[in-house]
Amino acid sequence: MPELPEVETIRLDLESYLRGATLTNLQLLSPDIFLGWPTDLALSSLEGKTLLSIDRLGKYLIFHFSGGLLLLVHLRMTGKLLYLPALPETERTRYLKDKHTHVLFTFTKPSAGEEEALLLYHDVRRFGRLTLVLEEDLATLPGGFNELGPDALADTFNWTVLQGFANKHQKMPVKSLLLDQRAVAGIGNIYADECLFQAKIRPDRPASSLTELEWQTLTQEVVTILRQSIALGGTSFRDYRNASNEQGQYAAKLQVYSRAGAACFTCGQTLSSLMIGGRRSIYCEHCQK
DNA sequence: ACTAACCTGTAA
DNA sequence: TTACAGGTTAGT
Repeated sequence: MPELPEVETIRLDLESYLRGATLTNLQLLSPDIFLGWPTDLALSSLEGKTLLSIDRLGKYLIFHFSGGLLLLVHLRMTGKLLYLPALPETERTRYLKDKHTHVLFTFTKPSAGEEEALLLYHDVRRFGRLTLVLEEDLATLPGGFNELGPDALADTFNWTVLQGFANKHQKMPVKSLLLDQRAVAGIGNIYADECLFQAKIRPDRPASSLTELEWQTLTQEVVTILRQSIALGGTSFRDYRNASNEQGQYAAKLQVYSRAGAACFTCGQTLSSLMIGGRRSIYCEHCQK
């Protein structure tokens, strides 16, 4: 579900609510969504630790706790992190007993007179993962985290990053390249289509066919669009909600995503649809070359 | 580089 | 009943 702008929105929410708070109690209701690294590192190791900061790399949230403990959270398709004090009473009650609520975190906030605050992890499809890792063991963590390319909004990301990856994967469609988290981290299916539309590039073009100017334009659109979406709290196309369970407003700005068969806002031609690397891709035959 | 698999819910 | 969904990954 969430891509970079949605994950960043949640990060900003949770930092403002929970930075400096102490995690006093933890309930893992669905053990299969958790991985400890080393494997005997239990989630309960976090009890009594203080949340120092929350970082983000691509679509991963990185919670830094005292004692050198890192909690990595990936929401995949339908994961939500909900800060209960920000929810209406009826929603709070519903989520507390919902069968898709998998983890309950109790924090105490010294800033608010030791007030208790509940954070919960909710995930209908259960694809999301929580990983607890010791800082010193992060480099040996299995899975994709250590293979991520630069974050799309980091200053280490520029057009030569994409061009360099394209040189190693010349036949890869440019749409697949944008979705490949080893090339650049944070872009998903919505923003890949939106960026290609604004850059006027067809999604099925082989990576090797793009000119330097096209890589530059595409990179510029990635940064512009992701920033605009963050400013609007992300895209709530279906399931996405921020930590207060509120929708983002970027869906109203979407030009092509989910609009197959509808008229292009720029030229009026019917938008086309292709399956690329197993992902639905919408584009305009007239505007994108 | 494509496909199936992981899950559940919703819409056609 | 079937297809499909903001993601990733293991196996062709």
